[in-house]
Amino acid sequence: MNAQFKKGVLEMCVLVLLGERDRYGYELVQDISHRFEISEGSIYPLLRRLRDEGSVVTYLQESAEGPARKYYSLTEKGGIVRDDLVAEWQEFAAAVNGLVKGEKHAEG
Amino acid sequence: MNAQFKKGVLEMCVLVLLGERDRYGYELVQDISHRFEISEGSIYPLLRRLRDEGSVVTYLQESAEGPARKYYSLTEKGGIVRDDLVAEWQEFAAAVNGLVKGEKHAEG
DNA sequence: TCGAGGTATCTTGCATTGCAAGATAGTGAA
DNA sequence: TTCACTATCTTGCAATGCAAGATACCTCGA
Repeated sequence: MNAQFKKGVLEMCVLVLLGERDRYGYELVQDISHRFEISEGSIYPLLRRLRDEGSVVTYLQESAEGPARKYYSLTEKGGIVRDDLVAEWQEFAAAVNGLVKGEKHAEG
Repeated sequence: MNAQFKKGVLEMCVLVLLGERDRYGYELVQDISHRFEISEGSIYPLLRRLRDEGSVVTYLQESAEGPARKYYSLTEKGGIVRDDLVAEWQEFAAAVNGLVKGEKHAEG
């Protein structure tokens, strides 16, 4: 899988999933991996950045199956960022698909 | 427009457009700009890389409207790269759209 | 007891790529 | 001669995904 395609999109995917419900990092890795290949080395630094930017907040929760899990929860600000990214993504993806399919572009 | 979304996709777009017909760099900038924002500083280094990799070949052609144009022509190898990228893109975009729409994923 | 494997988090350094900014130069019109 | 449009190219930066490795908890089987 082309790693370049994921740039920026991974952030959007994480915010969308956290908008559904709180999740912990390892869980995000697995959930996203069901859709497309992703590595832990991408998720953890991203989650840290999202927290630093105020898009998510975290809390620890004990687990019987291993070490404590760090859950991530979407903030109001994170919801706005998510909505902006999703809108941009959909517009961009539509433009690219139009180009690939050889459609004449409307604007310009 | 989120610059990250374009990573990798720009290469695919250039190869698709060159698959339709030969184009020169400035023309590619304008054609793609009709779909989404793009800058010359992205296109020219990309075209050089594609030539170095053997995906395109170039030839000069005089112009009455300005300096000579450098036309780019897709090679057979470039066509294969294009097809691979398009297939990967479509699979990836479908996976992302499914995630954004909250659809249950089929595989896994 | 010891090791393996699954769970769970984190860091470092690298590779890739789009972009801003600037340089260069031909053409034609004001 | 000055401006705008056409046309190409380079340099250095910023952003982000990833490989690789470290740490540590838990359970199960040999």
